[in-house]
Amino acid sequence: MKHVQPQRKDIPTLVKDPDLVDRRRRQIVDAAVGLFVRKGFHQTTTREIASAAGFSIGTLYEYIESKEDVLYLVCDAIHTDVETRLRQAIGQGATGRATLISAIADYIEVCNRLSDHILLIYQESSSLKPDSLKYVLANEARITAIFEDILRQGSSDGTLCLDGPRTTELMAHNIAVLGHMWTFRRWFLSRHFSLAEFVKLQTSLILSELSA
Amino acid sequence: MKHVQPQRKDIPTLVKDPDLVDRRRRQIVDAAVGLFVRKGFHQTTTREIASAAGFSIGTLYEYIESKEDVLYLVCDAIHTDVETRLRQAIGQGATGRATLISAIADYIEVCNRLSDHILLIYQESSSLKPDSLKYVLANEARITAIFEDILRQGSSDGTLCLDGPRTTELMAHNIAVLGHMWTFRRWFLSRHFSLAEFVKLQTSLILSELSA
DNA sequence: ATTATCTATAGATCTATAGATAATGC
DNA sequence: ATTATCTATAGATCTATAGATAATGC
Repeated sequence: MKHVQPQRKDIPTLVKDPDLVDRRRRQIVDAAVGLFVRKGFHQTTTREIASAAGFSIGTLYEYIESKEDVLYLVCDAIHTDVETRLRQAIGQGATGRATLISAIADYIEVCNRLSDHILLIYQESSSLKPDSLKYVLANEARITAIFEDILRQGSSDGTLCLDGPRTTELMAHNIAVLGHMWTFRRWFLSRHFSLAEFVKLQTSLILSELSA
Repeated sequence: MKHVQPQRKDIPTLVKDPDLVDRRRRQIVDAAVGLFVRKGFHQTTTREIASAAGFSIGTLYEYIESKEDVLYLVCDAIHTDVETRLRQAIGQGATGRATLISAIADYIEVCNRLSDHILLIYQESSSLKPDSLKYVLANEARITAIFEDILRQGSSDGTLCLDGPRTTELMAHNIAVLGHMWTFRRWFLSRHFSLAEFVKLQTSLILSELSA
């Protein structure tokens, strides 16, 4: 299953030194994430972003072309962060089934830690231009594909029982959504379940879908 | 299970005739939903709302106190709409199991038809003041409770096999999220599944969680 | 007389850029 | 000389309201 991976979008800059561009953009992202989480994208001014990043509004615009570029950088950074942490956390279990069980726990754990960031993507990614949105959605697809791979592994080693490729695909999405659900229904779920309980119950529900 | 149902929030108005207030607010909501879906809450101006509703900016402010009030009215109307349609669609099946199966199909169908509206709630409800947000979340809880009731019914007539009250609660949320998932992952899901296939596969996954 | 609606605008922003200044390397 | 940064502001909005006007019912 080969996906044509959309390249990360290039944002024009007036600054020549590429290292400096990287460094400054990291500052911009770090500053903006916090502000966007607290106040939302539209309520945050470009001045605030610049000053939280430690430079002036004029300098900010040397590294981006528009405010929306900042949102794109932030969304991209968040997905990269989730994916990196998830790949680090997932050990190679003895069986596909074992890998799946630990992957679900790790993933929901990561989502829990980054829940503000995940909410941010749900809330603000629609403010991206269609062009940028495409890249952000591709990031999400890549995370989902991680679960698809694990499911396929379990299917081929016989420890997980799957109906076919369509079910596999759908279940990968269901699992990806589980982690998000913990963030956007937290107002309810966390009043009734601890994170550990949530993981345990959801895992056993998923596993019951994967028994012959 | 008694929930203390938060009252719908009262928005002050300068107009005396209550029928007129209702009528005008319906106009406001109808106009605003379309604009918010198309441009988002923050990109929509109060002038646009007023003019789409068919009156002037001055008149608009006779019926609301702030732009955020319009968002509250819109979110509340959407949830009311979803709940009404869902309750209409759900027939009383012979068994809890039969009711559940048709309820899932009906619910996802409703979500599909109102998907723009559901996305709107995901994206913009965070712009509500904490106070208004509470009411909107209570609406969501009420919809989830519909599924909880059906599951409990199936459990007591022996056609569905549930672990306990906690699993019941969690599964009701999972089902509620299924419908939303179809809206916020449509960019991916609809490329691979028809609505009918989605319903069929998800239903069979849910049922496999409910077998002894 | 009272209620509903409209016009006009105060007052407050906010994005993005132009032009001036400081820092760096030849 | 070139690159990076800053200050100051043009230009464009947008929300919410005050005060004027039109419509309604006694």
